[in-house]
Amino acid sequence: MTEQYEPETVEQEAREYWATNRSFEVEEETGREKFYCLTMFPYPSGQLHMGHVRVFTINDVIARYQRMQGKHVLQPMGWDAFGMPAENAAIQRGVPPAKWTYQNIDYMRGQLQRLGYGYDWTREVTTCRPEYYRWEQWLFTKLFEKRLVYRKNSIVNWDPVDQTVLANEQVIDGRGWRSDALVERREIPQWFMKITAYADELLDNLDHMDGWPERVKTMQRNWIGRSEGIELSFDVAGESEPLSVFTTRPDTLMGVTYMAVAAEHPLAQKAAAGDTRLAAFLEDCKKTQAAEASMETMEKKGMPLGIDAIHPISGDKVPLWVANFVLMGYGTGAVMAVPGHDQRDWEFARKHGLPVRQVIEPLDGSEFDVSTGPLVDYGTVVNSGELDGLDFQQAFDAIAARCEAEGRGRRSVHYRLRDWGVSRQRYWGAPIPIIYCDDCGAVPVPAHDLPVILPEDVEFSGVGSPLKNMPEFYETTCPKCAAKAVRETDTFDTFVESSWYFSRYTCPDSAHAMLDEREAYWMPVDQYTGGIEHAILHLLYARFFQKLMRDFGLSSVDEPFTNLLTQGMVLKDGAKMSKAKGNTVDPQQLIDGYGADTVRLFMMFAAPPEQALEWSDDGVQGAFRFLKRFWHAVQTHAADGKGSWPDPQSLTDTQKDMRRKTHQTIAKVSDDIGRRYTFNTAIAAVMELLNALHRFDDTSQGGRAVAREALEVAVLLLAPIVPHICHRLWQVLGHNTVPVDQRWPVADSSAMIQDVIEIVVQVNGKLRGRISVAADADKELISTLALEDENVRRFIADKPIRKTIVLPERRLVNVVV
RNA sequence: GCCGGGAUGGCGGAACUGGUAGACGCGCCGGACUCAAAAUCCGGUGGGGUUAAACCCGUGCGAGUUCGAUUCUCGCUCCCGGCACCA
Repeated sequence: MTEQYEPETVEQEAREYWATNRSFEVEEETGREKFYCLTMFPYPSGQLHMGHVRVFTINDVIARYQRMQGKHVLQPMGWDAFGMPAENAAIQRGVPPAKWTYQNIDYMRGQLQRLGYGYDWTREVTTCRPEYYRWEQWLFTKLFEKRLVYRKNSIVNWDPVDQTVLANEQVIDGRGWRSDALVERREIPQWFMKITAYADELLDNLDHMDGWPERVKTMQRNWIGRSEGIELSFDVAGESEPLSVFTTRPDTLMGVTYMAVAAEHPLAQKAAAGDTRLAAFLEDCKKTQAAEASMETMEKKGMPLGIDAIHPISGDKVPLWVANFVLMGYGTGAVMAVPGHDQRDWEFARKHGLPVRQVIEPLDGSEFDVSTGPLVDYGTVVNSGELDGLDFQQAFDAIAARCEAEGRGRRSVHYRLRDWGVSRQRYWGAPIPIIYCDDCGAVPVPAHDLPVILPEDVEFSGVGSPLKNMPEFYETTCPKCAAKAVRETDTFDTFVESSWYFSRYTCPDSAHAMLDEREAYWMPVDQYTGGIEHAILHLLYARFFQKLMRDFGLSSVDEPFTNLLTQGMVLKDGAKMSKAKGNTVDPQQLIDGYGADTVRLFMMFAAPPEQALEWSDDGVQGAFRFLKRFWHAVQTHAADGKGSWPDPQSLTDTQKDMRRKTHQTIAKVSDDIGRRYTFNTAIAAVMELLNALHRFDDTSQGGRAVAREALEVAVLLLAPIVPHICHRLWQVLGHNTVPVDQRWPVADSSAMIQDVIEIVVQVNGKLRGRISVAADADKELISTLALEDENVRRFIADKPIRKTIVLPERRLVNVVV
């Protein structure tokens, strides 16, 4: 009788070994190749969900595989600990956010340990601790000095009942998600980080980031939204100031038939002063702009301002309109309208009876009628005087040169990307280290006064930020003039913490600097794994911070994440698992029932990592069943005694076949895990190996040696995925070492050589027969044998053979008749 | 609307460079063990066809390139994700 597979004891034993031996704690070792393997750190919401288990397992498999490759692997873990759920819990349950957060962290840390992830817990980072956030406060004050942060008024969603600012997602049908109060748009001063100063580098580097998925790069490119054009000014009759517009299509300049400005534009505001209908229209625009979702389909509304601009080339009068499709926040808040060659301008012109002029014709010279719709594509300039006949680029250059010469415009680049507003009118976040003095204005907190500590013992009423009711927090003195002053009570957006935590893992205990020399050893992150939902914001902000830290001399790394893997969602019944849908599966119950290895195995086997994973209770059963068979196979083999290592010289053909399968599996699994990240096919390959071994059933001395090799290989190949069971089975096979310290097996090419190969024979591309030939048979012999096959001959019959394609390396012959 | 990804058995998925479609797992069917059930083990499992084979059909739809197409090209349909009045 062999021992039963009892995951609980097996897993506990492995965990204790790793903990006692500090298996995953690493120090810098200059000269040794490092591998920094990281997942996006979790928010400590209370307990792990399946999405966590999936992403952490993927990363752990990669980390353990790289370790067995001989790399010096760092895999840390930490907590994105600031955020709104802690405040909600405080309001609902009366627990202070800090306490709630730390309790959750303790529980979830235990869950992560139970899952067997190989983390270096000595490097744990918790972002709500002052020793962490003090450094982003410090960096902020440095950015202040370099004018990379600034304060300006901007509009927020204000909940008048809860006295708080709401994120867009918290506004439901124009009402606060909790208070149900009508949300107001308020303009309040907020701090911004100048990410736009790095827009070009953030965009250009993407071209060289080969380790990132194409779709993430595309999303970032679109988000940054660089467009090249010309900023030029139109004189306005009766105004001293000209009207400046940005256009990417200066080649259509002679097609301008009107101009349009945003409702908030000064010219519109001015014109509305003496016109109540216009004023009412502007008010209307402001309201409707809140509902941004329907922008695209929104009717093109507008009113004439009764003012004319002067066309800079023709000198014609061009009427000025206010239009709801012009955005104050992009470009100059005003556009030159070319209805003949722009969709929106065309629709607007149609609606309001404005003229449409054609100034571009298709490149092939074909007829185009702009009265039926705009010609938006690039073409040849027509009806434009001396510009006629030019293509897009020539016309662009000609207009740019002329505007620059006349001092009425210049080439310019605009971005869709906006500066990053980091102020949050929230309690549970890192305080923004600024002091407001009546005389000195906004003054950064000096380095020796940092950190500005967030008080953790607070009363939560649910209305407004508690900091605003804490004079002991906000009453202070000006660092410059020592006069009475008040502290900023806003806190940082939590994306600030997650923008640099990956660097802090390299030196989490550094008390005298944000980062120290250890950063240079570990950074950049070699493998970063996380959800696609962070494709834009987190990954863009983190890249931005990396450049800031580089430019402050804290790092020499340009890009923080060399390879990025974005894992798919975990679905059940075709929908994403979520509490709201009530279709969640609690990982803890599964771990308790089957053990961590079964959960890990199922997660990795059910789908490739980037794809959505459909949850299946039966699939979990199947994973458990496989582990039991695996356990049983090793135990029975070991129970029969130790046995020797195979001697290649004295093996029978079936033993050679078995041994070939073993080494083919090594090659396949190495490629699947190391290069392709297709863990599902890697597992399938090991399953095949064990199935083959089961059929092999050879108890001779040579047979046992071959079987033993196969089992040892299987244990090592599965060790990254199901580390606990492999830890034990490695001992069962008689080793006094442990898999985490073993080197990854290497496929023996001599074992993979085949004396006889099977070749498939096709007739006209359809499979008609198989032949066995010596591996070194020449094409002629293969061809002859193929044509002798009975079934092949039946299909050739008396038809003449036109061609015979013989591909020994593909193991294929195709006879064309 | 634009950009990106996808569609393969009853289900999850495999086929990596154009070369044996459906690996591996789940489910299902049959059998063994059992008083019985569970667990476990053995066999089968794309559709049609055959005693068995041969064979025919088959990778969303329609064309094309090729000796050969799930894979490449063109045109559609549907699904998923992102962006969306960006001048």
